[in-house]
Amino acid sequence: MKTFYATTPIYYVNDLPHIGHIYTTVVTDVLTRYHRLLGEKTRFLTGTDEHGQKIERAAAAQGVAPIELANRVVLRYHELYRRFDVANDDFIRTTEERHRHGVEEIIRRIEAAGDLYVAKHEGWYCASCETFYTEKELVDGKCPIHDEPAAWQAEENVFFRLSKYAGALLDLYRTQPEFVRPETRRAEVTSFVEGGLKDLSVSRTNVKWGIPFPGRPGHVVYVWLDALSNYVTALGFGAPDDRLYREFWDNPEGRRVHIIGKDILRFHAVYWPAFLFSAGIPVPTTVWAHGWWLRDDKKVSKSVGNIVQPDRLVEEFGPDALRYFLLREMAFGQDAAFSDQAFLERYNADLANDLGNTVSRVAALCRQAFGSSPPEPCDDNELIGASERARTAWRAAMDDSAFHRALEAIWRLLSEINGYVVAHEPWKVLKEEGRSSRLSRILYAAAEGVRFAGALLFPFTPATSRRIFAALGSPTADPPLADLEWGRLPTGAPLAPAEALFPRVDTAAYFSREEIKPMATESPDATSAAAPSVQPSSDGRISISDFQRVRLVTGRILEAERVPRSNKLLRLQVDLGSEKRQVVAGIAKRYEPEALIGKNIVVVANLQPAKLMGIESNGMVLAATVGEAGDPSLLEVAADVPPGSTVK
RNA sequence: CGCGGGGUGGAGCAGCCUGGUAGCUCGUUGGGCUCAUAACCCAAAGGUCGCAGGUUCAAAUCCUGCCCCCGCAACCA
Repeated sequence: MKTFYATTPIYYVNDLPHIGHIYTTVVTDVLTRYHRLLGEKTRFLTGTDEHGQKIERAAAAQGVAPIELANRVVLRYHELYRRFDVANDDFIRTTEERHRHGVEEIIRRIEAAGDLYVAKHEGWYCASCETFYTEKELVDGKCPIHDEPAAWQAEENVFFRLSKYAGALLDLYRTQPEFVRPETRRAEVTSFVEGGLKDLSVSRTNVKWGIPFPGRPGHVVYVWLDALSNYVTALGFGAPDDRLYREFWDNPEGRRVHIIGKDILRFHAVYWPAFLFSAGIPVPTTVWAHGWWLRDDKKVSKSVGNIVQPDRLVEEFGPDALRYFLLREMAFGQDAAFSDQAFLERYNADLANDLGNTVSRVAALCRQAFGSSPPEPCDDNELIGASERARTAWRAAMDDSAFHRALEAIWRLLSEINGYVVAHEPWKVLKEEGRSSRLSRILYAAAEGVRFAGALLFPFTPATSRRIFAALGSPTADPPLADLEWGRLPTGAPLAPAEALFPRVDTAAYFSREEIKPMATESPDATSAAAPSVQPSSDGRISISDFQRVRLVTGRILEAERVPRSNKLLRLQVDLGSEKRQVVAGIAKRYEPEALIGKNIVVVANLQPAKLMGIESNGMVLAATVGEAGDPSLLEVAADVPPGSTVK
């Protein structure tokens, strides 16, 4: 039996959900809903990746167990999915028993294939980079980045014979071109594999928070081997009841699609199929790597209106508006820019004007003429051909995952409906002929066209489609495949009360509102109970005591030099009166080191130390940020001010 | 030679794989309509497709070289 299985990556719980997660998940939802609409048996999996050193450390820093940290973030994902109408069938967490069992089974099989061996991984290790270097990469025995001596370190690890599968992988890319999409990504992966594959270390000894490596006490399973396995463990691979696995994965007629961001392509298109080859498990049919949502930092400002606040947009305009925007604005596979400005333009032009207005226009005409959907159907009008053309283009685009083109096809149909209405002027017909048969047929054509568009739109905006159906007196259940045929609109059916699907927004007023500000950069700690130490009042002002927490003093620059291999950083030695401080400043683009010597400046003296390019910085020099590029302009103090003077 | 994305009417983008009259949205201008959410319909203006060479009957599209912009790596503490 033909089945369709789609997955998102499992998201790392070190991160709160952001626009990228929302996008991948919504795309997968749209794709699954599309196949369900076509009558296929579908399954949609998403979940969380909860193991690894980063989680271990983040949890320790907050004084909680790793699993507690994970639990908190998982809740956020569930919330998000509810909000966005995401209809996933399952949600897997890598800390679950079912997952651990499956991973153990995969490793058993890989081992049985003779693809695991233990070896010493040794080399020159730079502790600052946490990376091994080859002899050639070192400069005078020192780390090329940190200029620190590298130490010879040895670690015993389990290795996977990845190199053995280079040929099989290249065959896969060649014989199954759909395996990596889009095309450019396939070329990228092919050239990577052609460049040669090194065996992959698949165990770790310096991490505790993970799945214990079977038969290797003290080792845990490498996070990617752990994480990738979720796609089959969630189906019950290796479990007593593996019906789902056999139905959706080990099925020659099944399609198995991973939707991912292009940043994790290598893991999905190289490592994952190699693991599967070794374990004797079928590989996915397609790994679809989409692009990234970008923000042009230079332009993020109120006046330009290029601000990103997805949370706020959803709250204010509903999940369907954002779902539509994400799928329409990005040519699937390529990068695109995200801004509130672009969102609002599409909201008004596409959703309010084209879609919402057409629905309310046609529904109002029906109501005024008949008080119901038109009593007489019409199977002979120019919108039938238009609907069928739209459906053809829509299907071709959807099958090609070209969501933006599928939506374009729907919008072309909407425009043709508007053209049809203007051409036949039903309001005139009503005045001249009353509730004539001709009037009914005209309005039926228009209303059925709108219903048809609503059905095509269903995978993208399910809630909106239901509202469209209701407005025209059509059933609001999930549409079956038959609803993609002309003439499904019931005659004489009651209409839902009129309401605007997407009320127009005054863009200028939106951006002039005070509370609009760039999206908060939330971190997982923000979910913890600890109250922030500085509590700004509602108008954003702080108290004098808050300000006094920052110790500002004057300093005199004694030395300045460029940080090697950096294009922005200068290393400064600053005299603070009582002490000399090393401060790293990102001002190299504007200032020559020599010109800085002897300048009197202002320094934040009680800042936590930080490492930049491996160099410790104890403090921060104050500078104005100028213009769009944010060029720094140092705050200078008169020459007769002694170093160490308090600034307040 | 660190990796990647891009340069197409005023703005934002598609088209490039699989060569054949350059398309979409917004904006502008003129007209129409008054059912609808200041919406909708028709028409018009506006482009040497970054530059140079090559392949071809034919190049935005394929090949070679170059220029420019932007991310990331690894940096505005």
